[in-house]
This record gives sequence, C-alpha cells and structure tokens, in this order.
Amino acid sequence: MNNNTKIRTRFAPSPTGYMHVGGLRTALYAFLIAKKSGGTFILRIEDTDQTRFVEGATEIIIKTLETAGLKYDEGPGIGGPVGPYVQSERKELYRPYAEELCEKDAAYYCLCEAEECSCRELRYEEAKQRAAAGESFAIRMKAPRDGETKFVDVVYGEVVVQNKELDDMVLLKRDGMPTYNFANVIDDHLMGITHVIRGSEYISSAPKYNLLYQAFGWEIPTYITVSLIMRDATHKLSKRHGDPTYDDLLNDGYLPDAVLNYVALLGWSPGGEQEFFTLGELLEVFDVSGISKSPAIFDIEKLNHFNSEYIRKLTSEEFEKIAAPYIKSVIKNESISISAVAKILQARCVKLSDIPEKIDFFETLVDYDTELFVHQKSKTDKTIAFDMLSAAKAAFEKLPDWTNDEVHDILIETAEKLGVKNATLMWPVRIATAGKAVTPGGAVEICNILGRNETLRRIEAGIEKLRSN
RNA sequence: GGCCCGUUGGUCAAGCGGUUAAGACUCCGGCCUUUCACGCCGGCAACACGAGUUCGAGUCUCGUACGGGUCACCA
Repeated sequence: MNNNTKIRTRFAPSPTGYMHVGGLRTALYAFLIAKKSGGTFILRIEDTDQTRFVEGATEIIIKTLETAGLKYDEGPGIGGPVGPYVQSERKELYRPYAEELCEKDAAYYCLCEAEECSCRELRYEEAKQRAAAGESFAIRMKAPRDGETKFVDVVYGEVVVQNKELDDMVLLKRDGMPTYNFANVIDDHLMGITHVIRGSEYISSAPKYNLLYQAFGWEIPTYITVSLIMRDATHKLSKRHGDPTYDDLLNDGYLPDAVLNYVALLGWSPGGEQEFFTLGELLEVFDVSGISKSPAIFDIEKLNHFNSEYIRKLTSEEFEKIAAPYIKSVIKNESISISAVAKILQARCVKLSDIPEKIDFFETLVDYDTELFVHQKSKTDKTIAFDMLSAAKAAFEKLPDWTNDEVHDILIETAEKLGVKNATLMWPVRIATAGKAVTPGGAVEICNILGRNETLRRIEAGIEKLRSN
C-alpha cells in the first residue's frame, strides 16, 4: 500500500453511450476509496478504439457521475495536472514508451500478419529497418516463457500465474494506437494512480500489467478487484439482454440516491445491519475488507424497496417537484391540484413511472362494472351502495364548496345519521368517484381533489348506473 | 479445453474453530384501517457434495460437482 502518498484513483470507462450498473458501482468504490482518505478521484475516458466511437458518450458518463454525486477532481471538462484525460487526445505519447520497452528487450516489433507470431526473436535494429522500409507492424510485449508472476490483490489475495500462460499481448496496434491494456498501464502510471479498482474480468490480465510495470521499473499500484454484477446465476448484467442501464433506471423513475445506495451493497457489505446510507455515510463506513469475491445478482425487487423508502423520505415539496411531470402526463384538467395528487401518491409508489396508471381516473372515469360496489368487509352491495350514494349526494349538495376536512366531517356525520359503518358509506363513494377498486387515497381525498361539481356528477352517474342495474 | 475465481434461505448478505446460523428484500398469516399503501406483530426458508485436520468445522486442507471470468492488433 502506498501509505505515504495521497491516494489517487480513477474511473476509466470506455464511452459506449450508456452507463452500466456495474460501471457505476466501480466508479462509486473508486470515489469512496479516494475520498475517504482525502485523495483524488479522476475520470479518464478510454477511447482507443476509434471504430467504436459513439457520439455524446463521454457526456453521458460525465452526467452520470454528476447525478450520482461522484464528483471527480480531475478529468475531461475540468482538466488537471496530468491531462489530457481522454486517451484519444494522448495517442502520441504511447509510442515512445513502447519503443523504450523494445530497447529493453521487453517488447518487439511484430511484422507478422499471422496470429502465430514468428518474429519474437527478430533483432530490434533489423525490425526497425524493415519498418522504415514500409512494412507495417505492431509492437508486442515479450512475455517470459518460464517462471511465475505473482501479485497481491486486496480482494483476491495473492494470485500466482505461470508465465507460460501469458501471451505476448499487443501494446501498439498496427494503426499506431495503443491497446487498451497498454494505454491503461501507461496512463495509470503517468497519472499517478495508486489504487486501481476494476472488475474481475481484468484479473487475468493483471500479471501482464505487472510485467510491464517491472520492465519500466515503475511502482505497481494496489489492485482492488471487484466481482461481477449478474442478471441471474449464469449471466452477467447486460444491456444487450435487456437489463437496465443506469440511465434506464432513472428514466423509469428510480432515484439516483436509491440506485447508488443499492448498488453499493452489491458485492460489498458494511458488516452491520444498517442498509440505508447516504453518500456521506458511505464515506464514513466504506472499507475494502467488505468487498466480496463472489458475483452478486442484481435484484430489482430489492431496488424497489430502496426506491420506495427513498421516495417516502423526501419532503412533500421535493416529491411534488419530481412527481409533477408524471402526474401532468395524465392529468390535463387544470382544476386538479397537482400538489394534492402528489400528496396521496408519495407513500404509495415504488417508482415514479408507477404514477400514471394510479391516477388516470382523476382525468377520465371509465365505464366501470357495478360489481365493484359489492364489498363484504365494508358491508356494502349494490342496493346499499345506491342508498349510500343518494345520501352522500344529498349531503354534498348542502355544501357550497369544500375542503378536505369538510368532506371528511360531512361523510362521517352522514354515516352516523344513517347508523352505518364509515366504510359502508366510504366504499361506494370511492368506487363511484374513481371507478376502480384500488386507488391512492380514500373517498375523502378523491372527492376533495375532484372538487364539488365533478364529485357530484360522478356520484349521480353512479346512482344512475345502479338504478338501471 | 488450459489457467484463474467463486459456492450460507429464491435474492442481497453477517459470520473469521464452539451461535437456537444475524439482518434486509420477496412470499405467507394476523393487527391497524376509508380501498390500496404505510406501520406493527408473527411465519416459511440456507451453510453444494465427499474426505481429512481438530475434543469440536459454515469457518482450516484436499478432492468432486456446479457456476463464472479469461485466453482479440475490443475495452
């Protein structure tokens, strides 16, 4: 461990146009590891493959980190002392390092087109001449053929590999661009990265990176390898198979804080029983010793739970603000109070996209089935409902206008007068005004939101329905 | 296939040689109640298998099975 230097970590995604949930978690851990010790968190874009260029992809990454609250100290847009932070803008600087390795006999020019390379022993001078004469070439690492390479990973412990398992990986491609692996090592060193946090798909490459560091005589960073996030026991989470990306989740009405909190707990445990953590709290409790080696399955049900809780914890003003667009997507009638609708929704939605189907009845009353008036527990059926609605109508007509409290009081009063349970009156009123069995809020809230005229209109319609039945 | 890694309820997971094997999500009862939700109370459900070490193993060792990762001039 680099105890005497400040920790520097980086999140180094390739710009694919979206953010994986796993990528977000890697970014989070890198952020936490740096920040909890007052270190530096860096964003670096790994775009050495130009055929994969996706318009706007870097912006998506930047925006993701921003919404997630993972503020980077150095990176694209804000710069920093070891920039540029986009690899395609650094492409000129890799070649000299590859040449340096050739001089040290740790790499070689590979002039072969074939996959099986036969030019490993070609002398550097001779290869250079042939290259100068116009032959195209790549530069490969000259991996040792015997012995073993070992390294220590904070999560995986000591990993030993036989060198004969290592191949001569390409450092510089025929097009002159560095490979991901090479650029990664060079940049991590040049940017002073002390702790490398990445997914377990890279653990097999780690020994090769170490050989490179050793050939250069550079200090090897601390490796922290995190396991994969899976869709089920046998498939990793993937956009291609329809699994949601971070952006998909936000579009579906999950809150950034909830997603971050949930994702933090996939493959890492704080040890105690607390599950809800703000980013600030994570900074306090996060410790690499809690990172697990085994893959974790992404469970949308558990995320739902986190999201519901986060929604409930919002102040009603905050909730109204984020719920308003969803509410307005179905409620066009301007006499309906968005704020009142938001109020009855807050405790009842798992995610914001649940909202439209829950409140559509405010806008349009469907031609519901009168069977809905039958409810044993409330002691009501169609005949009773008819009487209840008639009584409610008479009571409401006496009120020129109303508030929530007035609706409540008059209904309770009416039920008392009739000598029935509150529910016996409330049920039919709610059914007549909403036209569905399950609604956010009860009869009182619904009547109040609809307003006197619309409520009376719906109650009268209900009476008519029952009369003709 | 070679190499590397993993395996505690359906899911996330605690556990670091002695526990009635936590907790959370889901699911199922019940209570509360103006439907639903919330809340409260209760319940179902796990150490992959086989050897070994040990007085004692979910915890240590080896093997087996199953699963994953990786073996690109992709990242």
